[in-house]
Amino acid sequence: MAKTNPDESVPVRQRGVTMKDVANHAGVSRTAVSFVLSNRENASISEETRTRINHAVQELGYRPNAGARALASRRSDWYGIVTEIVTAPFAVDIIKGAQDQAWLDRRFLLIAPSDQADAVGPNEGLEDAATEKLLEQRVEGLLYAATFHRSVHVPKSANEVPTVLINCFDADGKLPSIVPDERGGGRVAMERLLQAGHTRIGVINLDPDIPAAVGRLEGAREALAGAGLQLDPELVVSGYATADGGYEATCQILDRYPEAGRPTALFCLNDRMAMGAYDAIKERGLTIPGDIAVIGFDNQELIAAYLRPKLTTVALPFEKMGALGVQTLAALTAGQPILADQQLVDCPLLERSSV
Amino acid sequence: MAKTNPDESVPVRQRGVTMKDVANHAGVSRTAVSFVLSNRENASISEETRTRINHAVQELGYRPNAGARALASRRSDWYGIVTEIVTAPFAVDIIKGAQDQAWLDRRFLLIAPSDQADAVGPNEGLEDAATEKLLEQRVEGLLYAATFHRSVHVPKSANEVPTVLINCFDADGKLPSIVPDERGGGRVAMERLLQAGHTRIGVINLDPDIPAAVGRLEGAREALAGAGLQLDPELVVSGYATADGGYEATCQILDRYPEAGRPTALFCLNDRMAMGAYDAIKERGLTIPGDIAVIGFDNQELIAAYLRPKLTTVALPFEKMGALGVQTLAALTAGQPILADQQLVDCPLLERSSV
DNA sequence: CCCATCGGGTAACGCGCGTTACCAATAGCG
DNA sequence: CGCTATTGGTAACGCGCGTTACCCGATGGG
Repeated sequence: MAKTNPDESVPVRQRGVTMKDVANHAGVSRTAVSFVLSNRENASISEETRTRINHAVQELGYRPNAGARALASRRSDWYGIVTEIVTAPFAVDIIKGAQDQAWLDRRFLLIAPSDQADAVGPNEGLEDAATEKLLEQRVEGLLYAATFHRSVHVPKSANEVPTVLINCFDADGKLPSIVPDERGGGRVAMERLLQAGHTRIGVINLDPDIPAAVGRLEGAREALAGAGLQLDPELVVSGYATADGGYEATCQILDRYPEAGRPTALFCLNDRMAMGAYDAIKERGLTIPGDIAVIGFDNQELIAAYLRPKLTTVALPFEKMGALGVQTLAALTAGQPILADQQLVDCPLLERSSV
Repeated sequence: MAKTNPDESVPVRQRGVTMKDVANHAGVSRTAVSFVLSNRENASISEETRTRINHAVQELGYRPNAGARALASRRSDWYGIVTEIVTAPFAVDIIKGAQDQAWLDRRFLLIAPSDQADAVGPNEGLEDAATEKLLEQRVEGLLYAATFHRSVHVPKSANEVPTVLINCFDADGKLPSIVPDERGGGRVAMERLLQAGHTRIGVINLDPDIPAAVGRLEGAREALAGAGLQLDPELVVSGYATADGGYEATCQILDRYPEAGRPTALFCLNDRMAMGAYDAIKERGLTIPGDIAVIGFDNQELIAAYLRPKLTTVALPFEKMGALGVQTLAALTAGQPILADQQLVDCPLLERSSV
């Protein structure tokens, strides 16, 4: 014996208009409403009742319940992204790119932090917790975004849904990833300096072991080789990836040579170091780009666009990588093949005034 | 007549272990599992079956379905935030603060952009769409975050759930909001300069009409008044809120006076302008803070922490505002009273090396 | 010995919706 | 005229779970 629903006598609810309400108001069955709202091709609903239903939807201000829809249809419209928001000056751009693309696809991006302060134990555990939480939400795909280009391990549970790595790559080499074309970026930067007529070019290097440094330098060498030149090891100085590091490295290079042998251009492997380089150059009474041209890397807007003169630099395509990550995920969840396991994204040259 | 469920004969599913599976595996009813998992006080379950159930959960790798749970319990664990991610250099910090706080509360933050590129028509319509989408997800509360302190209109539908404004305030004055204490920040900045012995202080002002400028200047006046001084209108110069604007405004002030009458300190109403001020000062062969002390506002990390010398500035507490927004929302959704309609958040002084 | 209580647990309903099976009334066809 | 399609729609099931009402056996008190 079915219990009587006490709500049955109150057809119009205060909050939360449901499909049933719409059906009653339009004098049709709930199924008809469902068919109209999900306007399926093979549904046989007369044009007249269709408009009657649509009117009812309008009048009642019906709003579908995404959760219930997900439950019934077993599809969720959600992707999850695990990232270190905290320590990320620009992980944010990845999120933005992914978010925007997801929004275009009428999907939501659930963000889970992998660097939460209340975490106990090593960071690994935290990523696990974040991943777990996202899977509880039944996300259809996962994105892992790193704040700098590197190799990572992802939690095992990530295997349960399609997963794409952004700005990092799988240490085990199994998952598809989206990374910047560091080498292409290094090449284009160096080519720009060559094109401006420079032949004696200093390089302010990062930690030589990280993928960014390796790729960018390789690209620089390629460009030089294309011009029949090669990189003078003496002109490559490494330092901390900060303004101070760049300042000191630049001082080293500038003070080592008499005016004649001094490089006429500097390729700084990131913008923060370029910022320090500016100071070192200006302190010595030299002008940019007159005496020394400077080119950076990363395009950290707040630095590059506000330095004086504005810094010519190579952009890291964070937004694009985020968007491409979502697109790749969409392809994977749709069962389509993806182009490549590792997709390189162009690092475009941004002309400003320092070359 | 009930249809037979074809899955019934296949108790162990590939994907998606449900409570029913756990119940079967533990030899109890699904209700018992539910009771144990939501460990309610008044449930009468023996310690033994409780552990048996927990074991089954472990063994099967059961993961609750958040969507179904939300549907059944009519509570959603989600807040929504509407913001302009695109144009936001630091809206991101608001998101981070809110995100972290939400995560601590075991809730998710759904982010909807209010500045999507594909939008047709005015921005208003876009915020509506974003809000609508969030309400479809049955968020329990809404946050609206602006990229700079200002007055806003929120979509009508926001009234359906608790709503809090961050870094902006309701033009109609009805919704609670979280904003920076601009006046307190202006006061603390000026007090710092006074404490360092300066009495002739220049002000590089923003557009004088925006809330930030009004509040900060007011605070500056208060500080001066506290020292028996008052603001010399001639030393207040407005400019565009950019490095170039700051450069030009600073040039004006510096070149207007002979060395004697020149201000010995500058209060720049934002860091970008301070960046330009640095250039103007250095160009004239003056040192910071030796000849001229500089204090900024906003604490844009990439600028303030990397300028040489590092910029002493007043921080805009974006993260804190984001967190407080979520806390306020939590109070509202729990039906608790909130402290005030408009909550001011401290803007703390960050000592670096430019004063 | 009978009834009330209590610990330990279960059956059943409903959340809002997608979806499949089915049904009534017409239209088409030979 | 009888038989099948077709049109227009509905009843009913299940998604996975929270929750309420209820049930059964073991006590315990009078």
